[in-house]
Amino acid sequence: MIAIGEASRLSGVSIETIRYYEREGIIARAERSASGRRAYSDTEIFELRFIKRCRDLGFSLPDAVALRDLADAPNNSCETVERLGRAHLTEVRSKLRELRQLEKALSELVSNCANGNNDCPMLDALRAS
Amino acid sequence: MIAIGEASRLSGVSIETIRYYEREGIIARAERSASGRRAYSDTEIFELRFIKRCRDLGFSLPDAVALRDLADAPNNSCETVERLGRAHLTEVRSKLRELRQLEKALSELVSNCANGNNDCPMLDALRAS
DNA sequence: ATGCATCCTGTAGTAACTACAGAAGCAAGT
DNA sequence: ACTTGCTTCTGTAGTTACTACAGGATGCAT
Repeated sequence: MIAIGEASRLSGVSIETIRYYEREGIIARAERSASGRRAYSDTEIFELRFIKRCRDLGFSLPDAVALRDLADAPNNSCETVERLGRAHLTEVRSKLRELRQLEKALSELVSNCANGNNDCPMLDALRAS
Repeated sequence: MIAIGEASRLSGVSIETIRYYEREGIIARAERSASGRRAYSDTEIFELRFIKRCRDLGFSLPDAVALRDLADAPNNSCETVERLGRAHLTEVRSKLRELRQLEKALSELVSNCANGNNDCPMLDALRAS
């Protein structure tokens, strides 16, 4: 059995976050030692890592939970997984488009600054009606 | 004088958000009518729009406030504005890099799904140690 | 016995809003 | 005058996914 600090190191999920997941019912309540300390099995470390990987890919916590449940389901759940993945990909691409436009607008604004004149082109742009 | 609903329409900032800005001291407390309703002048609409524009460019609220203060300052503040702009641009570009990687990883994962076989490549990838 | 690291629970804070509830005001039509 | 319906008011709580304590208990090595 593994204590929470080691579980954190093994899974990459911070101690506070592991406790938070337990509080919120994202993961099951961990076993406790005689003195009340949490104890984790390999399976639970695995689960934490799975959730971590989903989160790193930008899935929301509810999505991560859904994926974990699908991964645990005995039946074939590939279609649902694909649907979740594609939906998320759509979101990511839309965010990407936004961010690209933003980068363009900002870099234009800032590049105009490099002329050391008296008025500020960037402030003017922000002021513009 | 303009009521809050009209101010919202003119500035693109929602009513609740305008009240929130006032509560938080982002903008000055608006004048009140005899019956206690907020009343806005053109200048205040302008200010709301300025802040809205900053927010749309992804500046934080504190940054937006700083930019507004710089815009109101009589002295030439172009350098400070440029510094804020460049710092923000750096953040945006770093976020953009992250999101591009994410898009790549996700689209690879999802594209593997299109083979209609029995096991799920995406779940396998999420499971992978 | 003494440190020191680790752990516990419980609470509050983060960013920037958003969403009510419950009451009051305003404007138009009858 | 009265009703209907829209707008506004204050105040509070909820959102996402954590993070950061405070104050105290436990475990382990010296």
